[in-house]
Amino acid sequence: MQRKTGQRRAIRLALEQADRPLNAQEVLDCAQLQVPKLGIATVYRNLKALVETGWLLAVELPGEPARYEVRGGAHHHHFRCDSCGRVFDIPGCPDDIEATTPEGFRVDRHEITLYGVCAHCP
Amino acid sequence: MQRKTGQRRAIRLALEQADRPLNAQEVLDCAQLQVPKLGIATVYRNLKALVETGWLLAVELPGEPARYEVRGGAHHHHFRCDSCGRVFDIPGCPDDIEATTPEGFRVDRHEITLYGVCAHCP
DNA sequence: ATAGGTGCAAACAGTTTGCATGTAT
DNA sequence: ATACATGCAAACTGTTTGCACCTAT
Repeated sequence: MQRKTGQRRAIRLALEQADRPLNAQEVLDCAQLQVPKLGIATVYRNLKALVETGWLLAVELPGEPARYEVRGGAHHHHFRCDSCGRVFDIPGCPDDIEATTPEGFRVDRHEITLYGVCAHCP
Repeated sequence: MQRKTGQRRAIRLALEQADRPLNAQEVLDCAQLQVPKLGIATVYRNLKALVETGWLLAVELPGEPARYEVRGGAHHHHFRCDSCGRVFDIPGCPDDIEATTPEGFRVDRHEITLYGVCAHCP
C-alpha cells in the first residue's frame, strides 16, 4: 500500500462517494468509470489492504458478499432492506447485549443486523 | 420430502444428536458413519428442504458456511469462539434492539452474534 | 409401475493466488 | 533500477444443478 496508483485512487473514491457499504463488484463497476481496465483481483487486493490499515470497515452479512464502508463515525450496526437489498447504518447499540452470556465466556465484540423494509421502499 | 430414506434418517439423526449448529460438511461426516455412500449434494438438498419445512433453522454467520440446528427452544442468538471456531446458542435477547432505528424503517427481525472465547478454550 | 430421491460430475459465484508485465518511486 | 502493483487466468471453496440410475410407495 505504499504507491499511489490510478486504480487505488479510483477504488478509494468509489468508497468515499458511496452513501452506503458497497460490495467488491459495486466498487469495481464504480471505479471502472475512471480506470476501465481495472480488474476485480485488484479490487479485492486493495479492499483487503484497506481493511488491514483500518481505513475501511468490512460489513459482512450472512449469505451475501462482504460490503465495505469507510470507517467514519462511532460504533454502529446495520439494517438490510428485504425489499431493495441495500444496507444502511444504524446509529447506537443496545447496552445489555452480553447480559445472558453463559459463565466462562468472554465476549470481545458483537454484530447486530436488523432486517425489514427501509424508508424508501413501499 | 415425502419418502423415508436411509440418508434422510441419517442426516436428521446427525442434527438431532449434535449439541451445536453443524455445517453441511459436518453433517455429511457424521451421517456417513451410517450411510457411507452419502453424497454432499444430498445433504444440501435435505438441509434446504428441512429449513423450508421449519424443522431446521439456518445459522448463517458472515464469511463462514451456513450452519444448521434443529428448531427447538425460544428465540436466541449465537456466540462464535474465535479460538475453536465453534458456535454456541445464547439464550435471551436485549429488549431495546430497535431503539435507534431511523424514522420510516420497519424492522421485521434481527440477528445478533457475539464473538470471543468460549468457556472450553484457554 | 412410477414419482421422488440419490450419486456423480459438472456448473456456479465469490474470492484468492501465481506469474509475467507494467510503473511509481 | 527495482520493488511494488496490476491484469489475466487458473485455482479454490461452498453450493447448486442436470441427468441417469435407484427405490419407497
